[in-house]
Amino acid sequence: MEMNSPHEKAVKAILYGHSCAMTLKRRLDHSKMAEAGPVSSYELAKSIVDCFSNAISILSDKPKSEDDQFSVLSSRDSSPLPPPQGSPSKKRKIDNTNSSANWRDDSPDPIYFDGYLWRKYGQKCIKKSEHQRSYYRCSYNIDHNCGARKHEQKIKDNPPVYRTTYFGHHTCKTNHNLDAIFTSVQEPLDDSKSAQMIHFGVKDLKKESPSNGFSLSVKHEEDIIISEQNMDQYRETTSTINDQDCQHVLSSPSGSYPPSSSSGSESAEFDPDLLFDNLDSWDRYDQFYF
DNA sequence: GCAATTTGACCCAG
DNA sequence: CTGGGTCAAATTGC
Repeated sequence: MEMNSPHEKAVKAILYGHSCAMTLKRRLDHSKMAEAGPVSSYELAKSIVDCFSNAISILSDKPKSEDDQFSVLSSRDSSPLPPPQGSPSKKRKIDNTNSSANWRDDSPDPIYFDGYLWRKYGQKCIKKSEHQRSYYRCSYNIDHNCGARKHEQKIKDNPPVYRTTYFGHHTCKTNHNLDAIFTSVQEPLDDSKSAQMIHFGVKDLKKESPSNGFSLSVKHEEDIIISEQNMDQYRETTSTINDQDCQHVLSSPSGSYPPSSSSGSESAEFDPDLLFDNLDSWDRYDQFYF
């Protein structure tokens, strides 16, 4: 892999995002550190989101081999590509060609939250599968003429595997939803309990509906706990998927990762100067230690 | 009453 | 004709 290739930049972005996440985790583990340091927790969280978004953009924009057609890195799409459809009045003129399926995500659980708000618009029995497929489009489909869609279907029972396939690109404002969500992270974390968790600011976005297997359902009570255990589970999950490059990065137990022990000093790993608004300059990741 | 979901009908490519 | 994707009226939930 040549230096500074788009793919390498994407890998660096992901690794940088991981580092930000670890930094944030440590802060949240020690509530007094919640707003310590030169960069706020909100900026950290936003940086993480941006890193992953841009990495996905890079990976999904580059020409792919057949096996690399789908990425399983994440569920965020911020590629600023033109909207796929021009006139929504007529039925089904959306380009459903080969290039419209951007990536897919196989998960043992339905995806609770992937950074965007989705509205379900259909559900169908699929011939070869015993499970129904659910169809979602971006909630900002009308407001922002956003053509992003996704399908979700349970493709395996034991263990359960939910496959989410993403189509099109979000033309709604990047991080539109995440900004709202992470707003609460900025709030002072004086409560010792909340310091252990990230509270998503969207209150009861939706009620969970296990019947169809998916719903955008981040409940206030069901806080997302960032822990090493979760990271390990994620690595395990992703390690079974066929994107070898991603597997190399994500499933590596320790080799590709900086040591995640609590002994490391935060400043040694996290360089606040690397937080920047213009995320086009990925070369700045070269300054990072990896 | 409004907004989101459900579900049968409709559309269309193969 | 068939299967998959979408529409839109009906239903549900807040």
